[in-house]
Amino acid sequence: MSKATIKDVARVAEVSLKTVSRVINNEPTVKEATRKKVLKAIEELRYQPDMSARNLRGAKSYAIALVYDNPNPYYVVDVQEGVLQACRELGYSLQIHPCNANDGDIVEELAELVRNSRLAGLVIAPPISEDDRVTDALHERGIHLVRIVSASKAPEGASPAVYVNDRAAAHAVTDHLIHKGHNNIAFLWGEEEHHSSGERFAGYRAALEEHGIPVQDRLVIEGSYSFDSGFQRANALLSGGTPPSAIFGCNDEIAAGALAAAKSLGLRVPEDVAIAGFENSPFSKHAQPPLTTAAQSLGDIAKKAMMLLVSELRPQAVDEESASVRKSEFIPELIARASTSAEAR
Amino acid sequence: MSKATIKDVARVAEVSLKTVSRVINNEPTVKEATRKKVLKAIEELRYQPDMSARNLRGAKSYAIALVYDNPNPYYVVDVQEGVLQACRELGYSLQIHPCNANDGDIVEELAELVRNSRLAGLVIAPPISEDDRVTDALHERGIHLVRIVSASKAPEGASPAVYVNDRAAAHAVTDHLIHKGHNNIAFLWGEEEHHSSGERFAGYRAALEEHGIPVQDRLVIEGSYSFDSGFQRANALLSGGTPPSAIFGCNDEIAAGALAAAKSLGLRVPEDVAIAGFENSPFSKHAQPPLTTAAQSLGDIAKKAMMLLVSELRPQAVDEESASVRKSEFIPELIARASTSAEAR
DNA sequence: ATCAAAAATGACAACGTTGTCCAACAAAAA
DNA sequence: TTTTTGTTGGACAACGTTGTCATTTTTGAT
Repeated sequence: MSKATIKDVARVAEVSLKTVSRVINNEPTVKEATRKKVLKAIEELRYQPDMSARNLRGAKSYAIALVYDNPNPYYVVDVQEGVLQACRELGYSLQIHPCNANDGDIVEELAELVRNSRLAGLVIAPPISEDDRVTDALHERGIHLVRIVSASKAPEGASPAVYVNDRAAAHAVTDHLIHKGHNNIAFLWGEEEHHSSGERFAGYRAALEEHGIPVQDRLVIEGSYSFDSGFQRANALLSGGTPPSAIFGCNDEIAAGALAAAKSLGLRVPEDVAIAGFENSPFSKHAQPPLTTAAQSLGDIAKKAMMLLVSELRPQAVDEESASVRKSEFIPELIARASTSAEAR
Repeated sequence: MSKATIKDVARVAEVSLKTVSRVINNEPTVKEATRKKVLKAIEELRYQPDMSARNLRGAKSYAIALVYDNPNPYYVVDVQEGVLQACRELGYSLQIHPCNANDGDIVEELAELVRNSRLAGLVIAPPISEDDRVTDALHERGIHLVRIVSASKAPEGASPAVYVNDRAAAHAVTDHLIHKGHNNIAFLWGEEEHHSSGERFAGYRAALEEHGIPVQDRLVIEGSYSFDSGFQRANALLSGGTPPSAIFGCNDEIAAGALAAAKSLGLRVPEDVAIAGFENSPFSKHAQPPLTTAAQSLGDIAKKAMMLLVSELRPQAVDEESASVRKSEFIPELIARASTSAEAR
């Protein structure tokens, strides 16, 4: 049983090759009756267009790449699955492109990738998506792309973007801690070059200021998105003078590290110190006690990003309303768990 | 700057199109001088063959898919990166295919994938790779594939395979515990349908028997590869009568769960109970204390798998010795950490 | 009915590559 | 020298699809 081609469909539907092609590509100039006949034949033969041939012939292509330089496998596979699902629905093929942003000329690398693989466009994940030098340079070269970024308002820029409002979510997490009676809340940063860190800090600061609580520099500490970094910073804070009554880690790994530090100092969580994270990773669920965190549906975010890219590439392929949309917002949701369930002392 | 084609190379090298094609495909009937000229032109123009055109024209194709149904993102991304690297070196393109093995007819799904995407072959990861019904059915349909499986000796079967000797590694882990003076070692299974569980148990049993220690049924407990499953089983064991002095979890998540259970019961690790895991995932590094485990280099394993597949597909493309090899063994290495560092009471 | 304009359809070439087949050439044998 | 054999290079078609443009059919206004 070999693959059905347009030719077979044309024969069955009793029309020409070109007409079948038109139906497949949703071109408007096909009579309704003809379209029906063709669709029936396609259905019957279980025809699926050949990607190689399509990409080879047309100015258009039906392949995109997902570009990322992200150390978090949970993040990566979720984004992959979201984009992949959208690709299937829209008839695109997906090429994954893990890369090292600091390793050589990333712009050149991606431009070459697009040329050599005849890509229609790129979906770019953080942190690469947040480097305007990179995205602007790609845009200048006529490369279509969509960015997934952390931002509190619609990002400016020539290319469409899905922005994740980490600031609002961090605000909610901080509010939650404040309502539990905490006013001595430490904030542990992630890598500075990830926008998400800055955004989450901004949300933290805004929530404190809203409640008239001063931001104490000694409680705001830089570091990286890792367990060890969380452990060390929390250890220093908690074993020093006037320790905080709550710690907000910029992600769940940091928070898990902080939790381990608290435990190793014999402190009870949440009674002696409350701990909150961000991202709703398995670290947060498996911790003892489970960590309060904020959840983002990465699958949906990635899927939406792909949709935006396609509405840029082929406006006629998506419904009218979505055709002109070039940005979309997601706000992670607070998930309150046991690690913050006690009232502050 | 548009893409260089064979035509350009031919013009620069002053030969015909076909000659360039021959050089690219390593056909033997090209004079050395001519080959040099062509290679120089290719270099100069930074020519790379067009995948779409190649796949479209030839009986051969240069695309493969990585098939997996694995819940562990760390596992997945490591395998992806290994296969991807091999793909780049060998001039293949990679399509990822996460799927649900129990969801519909997986054989039909994969066969259709191969047909529709003109794939040259499949790299199949566990547990799908370990279901002979699936791999045999695919092989019968003439689909080339390579399996990554857990096995203690070269797996039989029509298709090539990389086998990971979990049994030997689990033997080493158990030996390590025995040498620390433990003779009351519990074993916590993972999912039964993963061969790795059975293999690891076999290694555990063999090591005990070798030292004349009887296997106690009450210490061997079924469950799943998850933190919660590890927690519950360890909790039951440790709070019951005659608790084990050591627990060997079938993977690091189980071990991390067991560690949490021990701590929640006020037991010290490793003084009161030793705990070992398997896989060297971040869970094992971040635990307090860090977990003894066994490390497998998934990247290397995946890369080797891809090599085997290609030597099956195009024997002439790889060097002679490797052309006939159809299997390869990896043995994970023991990594002793603090969670087993004390002598048994 | 008639004709122009518009809509729908079809014929053909082209995308970049490889497979088939044949021609040109050199080396070895007669 | 001529013939045979083996080696190397080239012309052409084909893969499945879409872009261009020509042709046919339908529509609408007279």
